[in-house]
Amino acid sequence: MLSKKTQYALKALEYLVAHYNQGPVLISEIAEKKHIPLKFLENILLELRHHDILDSKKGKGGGYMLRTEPEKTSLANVIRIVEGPIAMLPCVSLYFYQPCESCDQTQCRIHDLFIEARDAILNVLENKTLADLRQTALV
Amino acid sequence: MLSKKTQYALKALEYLVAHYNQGPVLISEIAEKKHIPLKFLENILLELRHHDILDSKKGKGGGYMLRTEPEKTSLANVIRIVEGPIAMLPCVSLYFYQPCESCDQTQCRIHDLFIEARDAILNVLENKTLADLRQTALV
DNA sequence: GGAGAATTCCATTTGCAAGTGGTAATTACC
DNA sequence: GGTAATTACCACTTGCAAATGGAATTCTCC
Ligand code: SF4
Ligand code: SF4
Repeated sequence: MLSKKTQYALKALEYLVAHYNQGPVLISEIAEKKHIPLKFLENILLELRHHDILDSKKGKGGGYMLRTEPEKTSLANVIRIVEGPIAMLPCVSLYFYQPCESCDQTQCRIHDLFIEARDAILNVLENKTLADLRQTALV
Repeated sequence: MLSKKTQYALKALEYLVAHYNQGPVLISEIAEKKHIPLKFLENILLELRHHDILDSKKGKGGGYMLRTEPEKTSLANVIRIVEGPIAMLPCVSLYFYQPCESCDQTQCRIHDLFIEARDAILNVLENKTLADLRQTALV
């Protein structure tokens, strides 16, 4: 399971995508509409800003907005920033690789199985972007 | 990422598969060979026994063993017991479904995306069993 | 039936994610 | 320049997973 933090991040981004190019959005507005604890959401959005996913503006009329077009940011990218590894095991992670002590990879079947699982997940998450979070128009 | 607990469980099961039909295996032996904290491993193996994955024998000559043939137990099954949900979101879990408050699934794109991710993962984990953890013979 | 070997069970500590609170810094507007 | 609105930052609390400690139970073997 993704951490709560990541789930909140995704929801917030969904909201920001829906309001893309409509000016800054208040943290409090996102928090209320998406039922996210306000102060926790502050931390999350700030982290996304530091990683250039979001941009912000202080003071009256300020708020948060996407930094680039939604198509430019993959879900995998977002999850790696907020959650960390996407792989289910440390030793099959592409960006956070870490073997367990005294690893003999040639004798470890677990490794191979979770490489498969990782590739299956990445095949989905690398190919979806924030644009895929945009809500379809009402009929 | 899978929790440490689940990672330990998988490693322990790998060891038990390798010694399938060779009589009971000591917890302490598994802990030492697989570098797992002894007391923590106790809890994990006990939980697996309560869920009929493992069997145990007390006293001298006792220990843990698989309850059935390795082919009978899928990795998905093991993970659900030790870790809980396999899906990345509560609302796309088959066995642990839980929506967030005020869910409007028709308007939520996140949901659909993670259904895809879930199916990709399950396609791997449901079709692998403990038998796939058996080490290939040395050449 | 007693001694030793092993699992089982329960209670506690530790460490980190989740969540909260308060203050500083920045900006817009009059 | 003063005031209100907003993000930014820092420090703390809470809750749960991870890990540990110790005593109870069951079994084997002599
Ligand atoms: S022993 Fe197996 S699971 Fe551990 S790091 Fe090596 S390959 Fe990965
Ligand atoms: S709002 Fe979306 S993410 Fe939340 S429970 Fe409903 S479908 Fe799932």
